[in-house]
This record gives sequence, C-alpha cells and structure tokens, in this order.
Amino acid sequence: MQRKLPHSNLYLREEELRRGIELLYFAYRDFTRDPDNILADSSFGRAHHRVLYFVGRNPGTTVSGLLSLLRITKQSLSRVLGQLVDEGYIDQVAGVEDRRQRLLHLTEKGEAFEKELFETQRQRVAEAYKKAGPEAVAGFWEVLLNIVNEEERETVLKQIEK
Amino acid sequence: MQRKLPHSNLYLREEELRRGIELLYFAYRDFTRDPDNILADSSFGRAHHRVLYFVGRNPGTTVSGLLSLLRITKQSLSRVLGQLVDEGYIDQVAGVEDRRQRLLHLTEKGEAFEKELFETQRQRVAEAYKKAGPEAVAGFWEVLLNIVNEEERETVLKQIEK
DNA sequence: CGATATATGTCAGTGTTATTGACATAATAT
DNA sequence: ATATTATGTCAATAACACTGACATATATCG
Repeated sequence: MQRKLPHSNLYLREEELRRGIELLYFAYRDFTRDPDNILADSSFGRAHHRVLYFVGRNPGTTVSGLLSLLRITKQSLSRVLGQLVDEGYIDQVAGVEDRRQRLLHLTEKGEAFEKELFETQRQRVAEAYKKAGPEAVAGFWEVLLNIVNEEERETVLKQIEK
Repeated sequence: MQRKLPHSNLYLREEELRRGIELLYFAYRDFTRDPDNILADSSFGRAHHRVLYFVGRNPGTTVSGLLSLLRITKQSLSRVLGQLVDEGYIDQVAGVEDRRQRLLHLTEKGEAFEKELFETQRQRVAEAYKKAGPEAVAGFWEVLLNIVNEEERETVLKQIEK
C-alpha cells in the first residue's frame, strides 16, 4: 500500500515553511547582535540605530516620512529622535516649502556613528552573500520582498532601489 | 577617462548590502505582525510565542535546551515559561534519567494555540515561496543560514533539519 | 561518604522599546 | 475664518530583556 506524500510541491511542505520561519528568527537575532553590542556602550539602543540608519539613507526626510516607513507611533519616535537631536547626531531644518516640517539629516557625528554600526552588519551580510553566491542572493531578496506586507511592498521597493 | 566601477562583484556593493539589511528589517517586521495581532488579544506576547513554537518543535526539550537555543537568560525565560505552564499551555515532566530536568511538552491547548499562530506565518511564507519559486527559496535559506553566527550554525542546522 | 557541579527556580532592581490617549502649537489649505 | 496637517509633549502602561544574588534538589566525582 502506497503512502501519499505530504505535498506535491516539495518546497511548500510544512517542514520547508518552518525552516524559513526558523532561519528568519535565528538570522535576525544574530544580525542585530553586532550593532546591539556597540550600542550597549552608548546611551542608545536599537531604536536609535534604526532612526540613524533610515535618516542616513533618506537625507531630508520628515518626521512623518520616518513614521510611515518604520510604522511606529509618533510618541515612540519622538523620544528616540529627540535624544539623537539633543546629542548632536541628527540635525533638524525647517522645510522651505512647508515650514511646519522638520527635515532630518545626519550630522558628521551621526554619519560617523552610523558608519560604525553599519560596518558590522556590512561585514556579516557581505560574508553571507559571498558564501552563497549571486543567484542565492537574488532569491534571498525575492523571498524577503514577498514576505513584506503587500500594501507595504511599494514603499519598501522605493526604499531599497534608492 | 574611464570611471572605475564601485566594485567588480556587483552583488557585493554597498547598495546591495543595504538592500539585504533593509529587506531583512521590513520582512521581519511584517512577519511578526500577524502573530502579534493574535497575541494582543491574549495575555501573552511575542516571547511566549517563541517558547510555544520551539517547545512544539522540540517536544521533551529541557529548560536549558531552550535557553541555549533562544539565547536568552534564565530569568527572562522563567517568567514567560511560568505563565505558559500556569495557564495550561505547556506541561513539565520530571526527567526519567535526570530528575532535576523538566521536560517540556505542549498540552492540547498549547498545540491548538501554536497552530493558530503558526497558521498566519505559514500562509505568509507559503505565499512568498510560491511567488518566488523553489530556486529563490533555496537561495533564501542559504543566505539566511550564512547570516547566522558561525558558532551557532550547527545548532541552527540541527534545528531546521529536524 | 562528602564535596562539587548541574538544572532549575525565584527575588529584586533596572533599562529599552513600544503602546494609547489627550492636548498644544504653528503653519498650511480651503 | 475654519479646518487640516506636521510636529511636539505629558502621563500612564506593558512587554521584554538584563544583572546579580540566592535557594533547592539531584547528580557526579574522588
């Protein structure tokens, strides 16, 4: 008597789905560890890193721009951003067209710190890319993008193709 | 006069490294959103989900097994695990060979809840896999595994090949 | 047997990130 | 003039994780 296979599409069996879930957990955990270690010696945390990162990547972005990119609340961002501004890592400039806006830029100090934090992740990701090769990397991007919420996918695409 | 390209390995330029970093952030953010929404109606949070998940995947595991898999402290786990045991989602049985050990298992209630939480992520990941195709999925696994700390890679491999 | 190590549990304090809700101000748009 | 938008701020709360210290039961080693 023949046993039925769990699923015809082998890469869609529960086993393969759990593998993705677990790898995502472990990779993300280790991916954040390096910058977290550096941050531990500062007065900042992971949230500050994210703000530094995305302000660095989107110079001149506004508070609401950050809010919709990061999907956190204004009150959460406010504390973190306020500290970064107070300590001279981020500059706020009133917008020219709309003077209610605060256009955000990294200061030199902010750029230097972002660079230091980025360097640890750059090395880790570059190493992983190198080991896996360009085709694997393309698949990596493809799957990750499809894991992102459909409504967010356009925003994310705009961000990563900058 | 010819301009030198930023890097000969096109997939290793800063742009491509930042793409991976950003996709990892956005994908992880959305990947945790579905279970978080379900958990919001319970007295549990993301940490409880992780414990449910890994106990479900490793029935009979011990407290220290979980600790070294999740890389959190005993005190952190204690609160979360204690609540799950108190509310009847996880059973503890004294080990037969070593009676100091507490072997952990999901109860029926725990299994049902884990299943409900898993289902949301299963759908998201299955959808992403389907859209990207098997080769992309293989690349996705490969890169993620290489992002994991080298010292942890064996533990992770053991886990995902279960 | 006695000393040491291991597995687990617990208490107390702290820090970071995030949330909700309410309210305030300045500038822009209708 | 009024409404909306962009930003800021105050207060309270919750989840998660950490460190350090100490306790108990069991196992193992000499």
